[in-house]
Amino acid sequence: MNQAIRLHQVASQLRATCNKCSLSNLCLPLALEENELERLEDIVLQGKIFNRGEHIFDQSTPFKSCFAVRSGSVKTSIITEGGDEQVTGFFMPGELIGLDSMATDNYACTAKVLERTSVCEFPVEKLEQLTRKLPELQHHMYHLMSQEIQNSHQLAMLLSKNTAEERIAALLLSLSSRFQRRRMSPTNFSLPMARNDIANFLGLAVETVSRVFTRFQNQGIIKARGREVELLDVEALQLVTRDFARQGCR
Amino acid sequence: MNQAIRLHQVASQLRATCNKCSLSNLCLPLALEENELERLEDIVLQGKIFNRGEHIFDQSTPFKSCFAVRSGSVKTSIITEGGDEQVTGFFMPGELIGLDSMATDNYACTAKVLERTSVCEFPVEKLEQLTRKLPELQHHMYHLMSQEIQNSHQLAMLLSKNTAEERIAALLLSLSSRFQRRRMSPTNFSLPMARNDIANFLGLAVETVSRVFTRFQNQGIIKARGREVELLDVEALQLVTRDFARQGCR
DNA sequence: CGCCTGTTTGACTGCTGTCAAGGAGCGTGG
DNA sequence: CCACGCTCCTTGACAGCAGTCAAACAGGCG
Repeated sequence: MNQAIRLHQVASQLRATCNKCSLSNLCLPLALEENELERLEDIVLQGKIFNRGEHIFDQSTPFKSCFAVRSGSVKTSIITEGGDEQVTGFFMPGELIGLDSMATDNYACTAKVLERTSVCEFPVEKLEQLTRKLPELQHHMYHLMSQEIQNSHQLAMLLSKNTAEERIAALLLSLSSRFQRRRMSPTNFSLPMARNDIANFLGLAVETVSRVFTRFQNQGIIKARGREVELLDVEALQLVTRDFARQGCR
Repeated sequence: MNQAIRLHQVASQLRATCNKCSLSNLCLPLALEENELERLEDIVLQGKIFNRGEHIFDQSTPFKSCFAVRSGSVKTSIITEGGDEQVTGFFMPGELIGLDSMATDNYACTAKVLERTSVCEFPVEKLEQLTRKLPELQHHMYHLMSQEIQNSHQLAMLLSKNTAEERIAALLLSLSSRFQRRRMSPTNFSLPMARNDIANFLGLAVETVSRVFTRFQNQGIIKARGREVELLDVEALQLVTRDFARQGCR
């Protein structure tokens, strides 16, 4: 078989699947009609696979695309000149990465895959062009970016005002609601990230995270064995977070 | 004089001034050509004045517009159900407020004026329409929102990793560079916000802010009398903010 | 002058970071 | 199959930065 033909077949398989994607109700297609979807499918590069630990991009990469997580999970972080890392977010299927980089030539953060992960790539140049033609898509982009700002403010709030217990409770609840959005169990899930990443994200020491987990466990609020977590008493967790009952941190 | 005529005169005075505005190199007009500017001027409501302590909007207000600060300064904060306040930002002339609210029906925060302040209002509905027609303006909007996300991540980083001294040094340097952008003295300025707001913004207690100010003063790094601040040793301040990163990689 | 708000200073407590060591899980190789 | 090394996680002891409480001070304004 001729290679050109084979490539063409692969391309058609990859394309025209946004409308069949189980995440279309979370991702960019959310706002689009059937015929508009096809335009989006024209510009997306679907199904890139990364293995655990690989980088989708890092701060030295010229900014070119946003990425939607299809399966797996991603950690974004800023690496300072001194080599310090600050985790800025965890991204699960249906969520969009790279919105923080549209103001700079290079990516503003480094995106590292926490497990075998599949992503869809949206070249921004084409995306910008398309948003001009599809008002709903433009509106959705503004919506997503605005949401990202809000999330980040919620995180700042968590970091500046809340105790270790409150921060971790908030993260667990955020993850819970995000699993629920994907029709998975909101009380029984596996953490995609290491304690170290949780600690970094929440501005705590690893040891503190570990201690809070065992404290919650002793209080019968959660059950944790390694990365497997079961939320036994969601209301208790919400009580811990007080004002933070909302999904807010990522 | 007939009232309709008078109103019309006022309207023409208010309009067609973006290109004469001293802040056009910071604000939305930044990306626009002469003829495009006129389109922007068509939708902007210029010169709204607020007195110290007044709200431009708050979290119970339906989201309708973004606002550019023309003179004065603004504090945005999130008020939780419990009545807690978290300051999310300080906005100076040329900066745009409300980008965090485009994902929700109501404003995502409360914008309070710190001094007598003049703002320009951009109704988002019209702004969205206009961005579809002016690619440069759309790009600029994405740019600004992205910048806002980055700023917020930087803040989160500051809150999660840095000491009180480092946070305050960083804030002083940020203010300094923002005054400089406006062709004002970068070393001699007046803080628009109270110690309380600084503390809240940086996740500290008022007392701590006060103590750090006096410590910096005793070290000869700054001179502060009330809200009047003079940066005596900018390099020392930069050193304070960087020291932590150095220590971190030991 | 007195009131109110904002700022400063001091004494003390405590949460959380740091240091140190040990345990658990897992893939590799003998 | 076990030993080994590696990474990740847990637990304990201790110290320090920053929060809390309390009080005095300063400045603006009627």
